[in-house]
Amino acid sequence: MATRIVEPEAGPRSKRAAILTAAVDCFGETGFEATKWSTVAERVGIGQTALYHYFESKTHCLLTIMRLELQRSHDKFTEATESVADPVEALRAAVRGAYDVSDHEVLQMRILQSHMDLLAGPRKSKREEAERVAARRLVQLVERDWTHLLVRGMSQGSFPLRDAQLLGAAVLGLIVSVWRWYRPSGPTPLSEISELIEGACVRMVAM
Amino acid sequence: MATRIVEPEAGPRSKRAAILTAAVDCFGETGFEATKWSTVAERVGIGQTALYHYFESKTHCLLTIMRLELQRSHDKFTEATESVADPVEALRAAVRGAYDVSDHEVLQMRILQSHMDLLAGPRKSKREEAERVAARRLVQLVERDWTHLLVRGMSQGSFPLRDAQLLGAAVLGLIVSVWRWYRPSGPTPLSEISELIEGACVRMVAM
DNA sequence: GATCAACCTGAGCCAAGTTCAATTCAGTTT
DNA sequence: AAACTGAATTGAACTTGGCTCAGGTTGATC
Repeated sequence: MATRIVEPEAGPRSKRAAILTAAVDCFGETGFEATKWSTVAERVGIGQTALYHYFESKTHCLLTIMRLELQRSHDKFTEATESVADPVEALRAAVRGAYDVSDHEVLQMRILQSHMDLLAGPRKSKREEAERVAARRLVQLVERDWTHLLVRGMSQGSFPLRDAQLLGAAVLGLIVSVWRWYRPSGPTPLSEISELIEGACVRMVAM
Repeated sequence: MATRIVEPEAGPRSKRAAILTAAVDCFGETGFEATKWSTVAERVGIGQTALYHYFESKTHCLLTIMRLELQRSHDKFTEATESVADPVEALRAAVRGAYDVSDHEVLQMRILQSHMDLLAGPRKSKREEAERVAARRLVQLVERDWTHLLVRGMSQGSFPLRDAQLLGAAVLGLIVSVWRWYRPSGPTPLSEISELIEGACVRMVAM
């Protein structure tokens, strides 16, 4: 149980990583449906059919990107909060961690948020379904991360008692909603967004 | 300017409304990409090509649904807040209004939220582009609705001074994030969600 | 230098959205 | 009632883009 997907061994001339990078760029900028699978191949410098050596389908590649990003989010939450005892400070650290991302990771978050619904229904093919299940598990882990933080704060008396499940979903929803509209090239720097959301979360939860 | 799209007048045997209803059901349950355009036709009881008498494309139909829902949201905000002087109460009323929806409207919100990114880039065909531009304008109106409410509250001293633009986006993001996961058949009634979010918004904005 | 697995390709298949020319239908005119 | 009109509908064919297949190339290893 709790099986983390084993990344396929990267042979020395494997283009898997290059494909993932190119796909994140394309899917992130142009959108998944709007980008032609062949464009990704072109950008990597291989024929479109070569893609199928690494991914079963365009969707399989998308699901892989989503799983990797979820894994990163989960790890980041753990890293940001593990050494912080005070719930309010842990919450602040978690929010700051959520916005401490590179431009490339911004794209990955955007892709992830835009296709969450894919994780709902089952997939036909084996490998797609494996990625979907792994991603779903990670979604639950991330939700649990936030909910647990709230539960901890409530039982410690730092936060007023409320439905932690629901409030956790709300906090998470608030945080990730930013990825729908934020653009690194836009007028508002991420640091400013991070600060405002951090404050908003604390008020939402701790008051 | 400020051109509201004129709905094509419905001849007595027009199936336009029936198509929109069927499409909302299909797109909302199954997802836009996953539903075959021909399935919508089937459900209405016409051949797939007949759809093109009413909509230029599957996407044109989607954009129309989105525009109509945005119009509804904007109207609802106005209706809910216009007679409420106190900013805190107006905020509460606006949130309650946002969740005062039928099951069918839940689907429409879900569709809208899942395809906001469509409004970003321009469309190739005339009628699609017209719907897109109209929808974009409505998005701005809705954003302005919420931002203005915050500005009003801030200048009246009901809310502490903060970046109203950013905070407005956050509030709106929090509210609509619910539509990604809420299901009428789910364990949590919408009334409960509405109350929790209402409180959260007030704390976010007024404290 | 033979072998084997990883890696890659051109040709072509297929599903789903779309176009188009032709037809039916309901109501209006003469 | 016959002729006409525009809205509504259709079957057949076209287009696009993801995907399959059968086979070819590369390079590490023995």
